[in-house]
Amino acid sequence: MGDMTAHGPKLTQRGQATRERIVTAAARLMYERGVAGTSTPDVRTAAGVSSSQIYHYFADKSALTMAVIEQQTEMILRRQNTLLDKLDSFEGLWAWRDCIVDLVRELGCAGGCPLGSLTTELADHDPRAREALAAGFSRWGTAIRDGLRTMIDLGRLSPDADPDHLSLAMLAALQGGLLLAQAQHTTAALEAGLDAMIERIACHAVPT
Amino acid sequence: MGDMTAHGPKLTQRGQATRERIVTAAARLMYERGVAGTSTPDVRTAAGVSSSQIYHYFADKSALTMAVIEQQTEMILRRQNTLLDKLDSFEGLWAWRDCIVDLVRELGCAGGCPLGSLTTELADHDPRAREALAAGFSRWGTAIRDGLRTMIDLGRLSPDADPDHLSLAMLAALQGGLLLAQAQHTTAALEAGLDAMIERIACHAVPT
DNA sequence: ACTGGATTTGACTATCCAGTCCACTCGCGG
DNA sequence: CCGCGAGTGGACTGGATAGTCAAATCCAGT
Repeated sequence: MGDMTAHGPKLTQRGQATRERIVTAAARLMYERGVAGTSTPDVRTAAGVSSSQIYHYFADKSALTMAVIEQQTEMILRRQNTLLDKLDSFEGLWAWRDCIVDLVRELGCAGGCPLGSLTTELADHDPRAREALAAGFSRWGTAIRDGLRTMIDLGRLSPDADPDHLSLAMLAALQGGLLLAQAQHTTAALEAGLDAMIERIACHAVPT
Repeated sequence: MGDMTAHGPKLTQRGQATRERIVTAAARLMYERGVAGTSTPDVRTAAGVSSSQIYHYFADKSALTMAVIEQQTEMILRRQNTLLDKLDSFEGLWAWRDCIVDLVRELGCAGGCPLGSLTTELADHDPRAREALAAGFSRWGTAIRDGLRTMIDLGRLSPDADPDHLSLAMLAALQGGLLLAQAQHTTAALEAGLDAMIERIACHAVPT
């Protein structure tokens, strides 16, 4: 389900490339300035296409925004793929934590989570966008949950631990930490949140 | 420090009232539609004032936004004042948790945190707004931290517990939980995040 | 009552934006 | 090599937006 864009006419290779250039440019701008702060002329210039191109590939700005949501979701999951796969041990959890903290620090604590920004701006008045964002978070949470489940299967974590509950909590700490990093220009809250959550999981650890 | 608005000329009682009406209307609209999504005509209509009134009390939209940030910070801390004061026991922590979850549920999981929304929209490109938001979060975190400190003083919590660390973590879980509630239309993540964090604190509990 | 500053009004400008339209070019299938 | 649909360029529209201005009105202190 949810293949892309429901674009009636065929797309040639060149068309596909242009479409992607538009989405990528829009994603960057919307991430930096927000959706409302990104005008179609801005996107036009950044993508190096002319005005009507955008409306040739997307019904309206809302459709473009949906494409941006999908692209950002894929980007996040692809970027974290390596680490997310290794979330089946405490070393893996800590490595994941360190990687996120380092990344945020490198970016000067700015930007926050692409999905998070889009959520605050769109969730309340664009139901379709909200669903897409929820789906994105759901996939993210599932990746974490699967790691925890594996830890239980491998006997590293007590069966008392609830992977669904804990993965949601972890995602919450991560999102909140990113938000606070943006406001306070420190990774302190992000680190505290992730640390506390991993330590909480460690409460269920099976001593080796 | 940071008294308000640096408004040169004197404000009569009537002027003060009008100014407040503008800020309140702007705060509601910016909460519902975002800052960029709120136009001055919108504010004008909602506050029942004429166009130039806004610019009589505020230098520009950015100054109005700053006033909104301050008002929202006060509002949050005032609204949670009762509960925040009782954060010095586990009963208090759980009551606070339940109250937040109930509130979010009543609001249909919409809206998120007023400070959180403003943060994602403003933090990266408006340094003064970012500082004001950071100060707001700081006051909020301090309230939580003081509760935890009291718990240590009262011997309910082990001195090993780090109130600074834990209060930041709690704030992160709260903010992230609110964000995820907005996206997923469930309080599941909010509950999971707060629960996990309180349970994490409970690890340091001193048995009675 | 009167005066001066605070307050209010509504029209006005210059800019910008989402979305449309039409003429033009490109390149693939036949 | 030709026709046709996909792709592209750029001008254009109708509406909205931030911010200004000069004139009218209110009200507190005298």
